Amino acid sequence: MKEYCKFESALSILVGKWKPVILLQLISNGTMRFSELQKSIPDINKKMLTQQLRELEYNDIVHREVYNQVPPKVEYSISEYGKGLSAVLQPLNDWGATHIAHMNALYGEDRAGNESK
Amino acid sequence: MKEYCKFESALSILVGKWKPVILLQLISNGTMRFSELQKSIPDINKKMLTQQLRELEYNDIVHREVYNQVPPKVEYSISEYGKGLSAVLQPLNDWGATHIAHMNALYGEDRAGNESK
DNA sequence: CAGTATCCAGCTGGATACTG
DNA sequence: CAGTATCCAGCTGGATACTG
Repeated sequence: MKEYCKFESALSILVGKWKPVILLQLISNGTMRFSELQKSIPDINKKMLTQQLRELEYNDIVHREVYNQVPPKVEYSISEYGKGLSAVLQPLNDWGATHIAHMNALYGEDRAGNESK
Repeated sequence: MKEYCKFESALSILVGKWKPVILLQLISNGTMRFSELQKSIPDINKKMLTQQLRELEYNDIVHREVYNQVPPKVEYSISEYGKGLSAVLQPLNDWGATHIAHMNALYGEDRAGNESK
């Protein structure tokens, strides 16, 4: 196993256009229903939300709880194992803030964020 | 500025098929010439190597030193600022190793790495 | 409510040939 | 040696319509 394989393994969890936002939502709000997640991320559509959640579930980061009732109810939350990832994400998030500032200092406010999210 | 913007900012540095490998090479070997990098990453081609290095340079992670001579000589290294990122990468790398083991435990050795790097 | 199916545009990466 | 230019295949994300 090559060294960078570990990086890839960790990165593969985070890569995907909506995964960071989804993770952030679940980390700060705890358990959320599918529709709550959708409301909290206005620009996402059902297909993408489902897809990204399934990938996070496959990697055991997110837990999916299905209530067998009509109308259906499905709740998502960070799994026990997934909480280990949250800890790793914190320094990354902090560094991200630093980096935005650094880019602003180098290139100016306008060009740094690229899309001003 | 939304919260996940920080994540995106940090992730954008790492995303790109060859960036983790390039970073790892420069971190462990220090200063390297373009051709040395190319030799150390057999499957990469010049276009990709150039492109990824330019992006890392734009983000001030990698320093590019051009020696004005014939034949040309260009050396790459992690910038002072970039060293701050290396520290953040370490926990990510460690977690990556954990995650590979976790996936192996869940799904078995064969399906975990997907391509056995 | 919580999805799935289909189809398509745009971006990313790669093969190949050329250059100061 | 250290690149640039061109062109194209495949993957990722998104719009839209349908469903148990």
